[in-house]
Parts: sequence; structure tokens; C-alpha cells
Amino acid sequence: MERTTRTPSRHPAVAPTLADVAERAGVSRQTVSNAVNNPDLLRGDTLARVQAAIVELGYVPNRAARNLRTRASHLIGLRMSPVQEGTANAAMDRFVHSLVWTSREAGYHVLLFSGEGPDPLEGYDDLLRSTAVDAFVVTDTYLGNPQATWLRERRAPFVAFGRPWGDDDAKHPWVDVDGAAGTEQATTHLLDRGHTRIAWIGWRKDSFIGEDRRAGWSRALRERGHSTTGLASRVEDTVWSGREASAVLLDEANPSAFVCASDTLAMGVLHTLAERGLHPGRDIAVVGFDDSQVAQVVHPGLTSVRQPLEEVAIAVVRSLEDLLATPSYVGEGLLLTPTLTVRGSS
Amino acid sequence: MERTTRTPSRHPAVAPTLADVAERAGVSRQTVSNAVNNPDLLRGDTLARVQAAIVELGYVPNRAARNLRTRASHLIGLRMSPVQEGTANAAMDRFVHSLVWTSREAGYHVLLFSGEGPDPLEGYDDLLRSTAVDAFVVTDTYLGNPQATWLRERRAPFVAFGRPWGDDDAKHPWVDVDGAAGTEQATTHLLDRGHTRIAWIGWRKDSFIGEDRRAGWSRALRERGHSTTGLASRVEDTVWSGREASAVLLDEANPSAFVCASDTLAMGVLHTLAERGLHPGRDIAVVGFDDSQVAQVVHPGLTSVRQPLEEVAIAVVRSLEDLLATPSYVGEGLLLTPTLTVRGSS
DNA sequence: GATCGGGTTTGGATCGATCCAGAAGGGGCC
DNA sequence: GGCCCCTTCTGGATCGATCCAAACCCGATC
Repeated sequence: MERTTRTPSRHPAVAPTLADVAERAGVSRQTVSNAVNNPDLLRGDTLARVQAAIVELGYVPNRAARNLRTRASHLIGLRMSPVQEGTANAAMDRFVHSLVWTSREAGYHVLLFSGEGPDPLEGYDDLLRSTAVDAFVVTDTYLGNPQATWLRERRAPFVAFGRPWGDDDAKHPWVDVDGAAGTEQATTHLLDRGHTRIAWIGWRKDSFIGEDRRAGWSRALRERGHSTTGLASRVEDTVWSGREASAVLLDEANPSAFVCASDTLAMGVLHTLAERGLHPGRDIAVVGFDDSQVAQVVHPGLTSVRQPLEEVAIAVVRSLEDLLATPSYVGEGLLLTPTLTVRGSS
Repeated sequence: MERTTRTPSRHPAVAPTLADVAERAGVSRQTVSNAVNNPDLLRGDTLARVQAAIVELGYVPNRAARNLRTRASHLIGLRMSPVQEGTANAAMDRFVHSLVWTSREAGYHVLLFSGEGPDPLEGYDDLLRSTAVDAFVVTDTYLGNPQATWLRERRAPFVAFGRPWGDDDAKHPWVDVDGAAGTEQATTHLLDRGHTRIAWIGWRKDSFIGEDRRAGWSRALRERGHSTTGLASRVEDTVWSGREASAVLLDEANPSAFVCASDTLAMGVLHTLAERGLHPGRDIAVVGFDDSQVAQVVHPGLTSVRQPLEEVAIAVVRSLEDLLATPSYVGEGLLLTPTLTVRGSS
């Protein structure tokens, strides 16, 4: 394979190839490949010579060629869930950040794709079969969750952020945050501050995540011998719903504190308090969930359960590495504990 | 090239190749390739036959092979800027969403990479030289902006979201939002509501973006013959700074309304109002910038300038397509006008 | 009937890396 | 010295698509 018609390798317009480096260093192509991927195989002086040539030419391996040969892309697919305006959900953003950062350390990049449209599986299939990505990270494992089932059937490698709710025979790796532990912390925190009538505003009963978070609240209250009756409300995840629910609860159940399944709902509570001239933290305590930007900047600061998304990302990437290294890898689940960020609202 | 040792093509574990499709359809490889990429070149019946074979085998072109041959990856690189906790910046999230969505329509995917660490150019170089991405979208073109300069020198294709501030001979395509027009709208809106003493809280003077937004405020006031003296404050982009600045302005300049360079600063104003028992919207009007989630969920709703990020993404992708289609493409700039979302705070 | 031209179709070469089997090189051991 | 072994290095084949130049087909033209 002669390169006679090619511009000299010093010319920056054409990227140098492995063959160029080999010629420069006076070794074969395979030796250069080894210098890059298995330096241990080379004798010290040869390695030094090859590395010098690599630096001189500014050689960087061509990904497409490598991907073709190794049948791997070193890309992780992540589907962007549809935007929800009017909610305070910043969790996704933080998670993506952590994931990108952690993946980089493991030699992977994150490929975003859009899953909007009627079919949530749209996109997964193409990316998988065109070998565009090595694996997926699946984030919204709410009830039913078609992606996980579908991916499992295709024997596609993936790790889920979120438990396989209601699917006990699911055998894929997943990482999740113990929501119940979070709301239990929040409730205990309020009990320690002297509150006894602590209300819950959560999501509709068909949300596994919502019921999990609710369980933490009721567990904490019952453990200390306090009642939960009449103190719970289950609504949609909107500010408006939180506002309505808190208004009703204030009128009918006389709570001195609220624990909410999301910062969005907690903001609804703050609306009600503002309308009634009540001061959050002083008159009524409020705790949210997610530690979103909203919780951080609102007056007087919203106490909120913070998910350890950095750790989630680390665990996800670790699972991913295991999964890709061992095709027969049996999925494991990992549950991480959130922390409570206390601010002015409690 | 015989495939005798291979499992039958019906076996789903091995992805069918173009050669398999060709054999099935009784045509050559090139014909299949044309059926996929240039259907016009085929006679009707041949095309139908090939397409049938493609469907039967479930053929999807292998990206790595295509990328290698065409020297293109159909990936767009986007660097994630470092997270800023405690600010209300949701703009990035919305933009990424729109970009992913728009790119998909143009046949591109978005590759995220992390730019944390001392060198902001870290990552760009590797991705570019390893032909991992075809182009970049550069987002933070604040002052100086080393990426743009560096990328231009490398003749790397990129489109910037943000003007090349203070660099008049920059000849790359960019898309930006007319911040001054946004704050001018906001100020005019307040003037129309009867306010005359309208204060400004913005960023430090070395921020081009901040000065641009400030210009809109002062222009609107001067056009209607109102004074700006003593009514402007320039601080860091934090809630705390906004709180301090608004407290000082209230004491010394007696404004009835605030226009802010960001929702973060506007939240600071809301803090001050809450502390003084003043009601936003009723006693003092407040306008923010970015229409973040915070603005949407806070009580009683924060009026805010909303950037048309969907349109920005569309324009960015369009520029990118031109750029990649015509290597000699001369960069153009495009300035889009934001809108004002009016809520309870004004 | 042979030639021409166009739209179609073909097979070989190629992109740049890695896999693989085998060939040098250099000691150690009998 | 000869043999064997282990480390180090080599060159051909390969991954799966596209580029390219040439061959094919078939009706229109002379």
C-alpha cells in the first residue's frame, strides 16, 4: 500500500494514519497498534521510538476504523425524556452532567437521542443495530416501562437508573435512589423540630415512585406513634395541584408541616402559604424532593431531599463496564441513600 | 468473500450486512448501497426488490463502516459547561433538548463531552482528530472565548450559540439572541404599566452579554424621557448579590420596578421583597431573564424574558448543514428576538 | 444490422484500524 | 554447537460500507 500521491505527512490537512507512524518509527503497523493498546508487549526502546513518532506526527487513532474492526463504538446512548415546562425537575440535568463526566473517565462518550413521538422505542432500535452505541442508559423506569422489557428481549446491553418496579424477574443491572429513606429522613427531621401533624402531598397511586416516597413518610410517623390519617393527598405533579392540595389539607387537617414528593409540589405549598400570609419555615414547615435549582433559590430556601446523582452515575458506569466486559453478566441492583438539604423552609 | 462459517442470516444475533442483502435480492452490493443512499438511480422494480430484502433481513447500515468510508460521523459535539449550583439557569437544558431534536431531523446525533478541568479545549482536539464528530456547537461565547478562536485556527467546523463579542473579524457562523431587545421589551412593558423609576440589576461590566442586556433597559427608559441615573447596579450572578443590590437600590433610589439580567438575580430581589413584607407584582414589579423553571413555579410567577431556544437550535443546525456541505462556507450571524413572558411579578 | 447514447448495474479497490498466524531475534540449557 | 522456548515483531486478511471505472442493457438512430 503505497502513499505516493499523498501530501507529506507533515501537512496538517490530512490526518496521519497508523501506517504513517509505523513508517516514521521504522516498525510495522501492528507494533504501533500495540504501542497504543498494549504497551506492555513492546520492548522499552521500541515503545519510546514509536511514542516519539506518534507525538511528532500528532497521531490520533481514527475512531471509525477502530470501531469497525472492534465492533464497538465506545458510545453510550441516553434518551432525552420530553421537557416538562412548569415543573422544577432539574434532576435529569444534574444526572446527565455526572454521567458525561464519569463516562469520560471510563473511556466512553454519551450520545443523546430524542425519544419524542408516539413510540418510545423509536431510536433505540436504529442506534443498536447500526452499532452506533455499545449500550444504553435508561432513565425513566416508571410503571410498565417498555424500554427495559424491549431492550432485555433484544439482549441489548443497558443499565437502568430506576428499579424495575413490579417486575420481579427482571434480570438487568440497575441503580436507584431509596426514595422512602429520603422522605423518612425528611419526616424525622420535622419530628425532631417538634412537628407532629405532618402532611403528605404526593403523586397518584399508580406511581410506584410516588408510593415508595410516601411509604417513608408514613413509616417515620408511625414509628414515633403519630397518626397519618387524613394527612395524605395524592395529586398530579404540578404546582397548581400542590397549591390546591395544601389548601385543602390546611383547612381540614391542621398540619404544621408538609412533606412533598417533589419540589414542584412543594412550590405549590409555598403558593398557598404566600396567599394566606403564612411564612414558610416560621409558621409552616415545607420539605420538597430533588433539591432542584428552585429549592436553592426560592425564598427562604426550600428544604429538600437530594439524590446522590453523582454516585448514581458512577455506579451506572461501573455496571456498564462490567456488562460490556462480560456478556453473560448477571444484573445486580444497587440502592443508594439520598441526603436531606436543610434550608429556611423548615 | 464467502460467509460459509457464518450463522444463517435469519439468526438475529448477527446483524446482516449489505452483502447479505445483495445476495438475497440477487443484485450487487453497490446496487444495495444505491437503494439506500440514492434510490433515484435504480429502476423501479429493482428498488422494490432490494427494499423488500432489506425489510426481510432487517438490514441497517453499519455506522462504523460508513463513517470510515465517508469520513463523516454524523455526530455533533457539544461540550457540557460546568454545573452551577445555586443559579436558576435552565436555558442550557432547554437548548440541548431542542438541539437534539432538531439534529435528529437533519440526520445528526449529539455527542456530549465534558470540558471540566483547567483546559477548556481539552476534549475538542481528540474528538476532532479522531474523526469522532463532524462539527461542534459552541455555547459559551462569553468574553475572550478561547474555543472559537482555537477552532477557527484549526479550521474545525463549528457554529456558535452566541456572538463573537469584541472580535469583529470573526468569520464563523453564529446564532444569538438579542438580549437588549429582550430587556427593552421588559422595560417598555413596565413603563406601560405606569412605572417610571425602573432599576437595573445586571452583571459586572466585563460581561458583554450583561452590558448588552443593560443597554436595552437604558434605551427604553431614555426613549420615554426617563432617567437611569442611580438606578443601575452591577454584581455577580448569584441570588445573594441580587438580594443585596436590590436592598441598596430600594433604600437609595426608590424604584418601583426591577429589571434583572437573569432569573437568579430576580430571585434575589424577591428575597429582599419577602424580607421587607413587600409583595412582588403588587408593591414592586420584578422582571427576570431566561424564563427558567424557577420563574415558572415561584409565587406569584416571575415575569421573564424568554429566549427562543427552539429557533436557535433550528438555525444552528441549518448553519451546520451549510457548513458541512460547503467547506468554503462563509459564516453568517443571525440574531433572534426573545419574547416576554408576563406573570404575577409585574 | 451496426452504432450510439442513456440509464442501470457490476466487481475491484479503498477507508484505517485490529486479528491472526507465523517469522525473527536472543538467551538458556544440554 | 545445536536445540528449544519465549519475547518481540511482521505482513496478510479482515471488519462493512462507499468510490470508481468499466460493463451491461435496450431502444433510438443512421
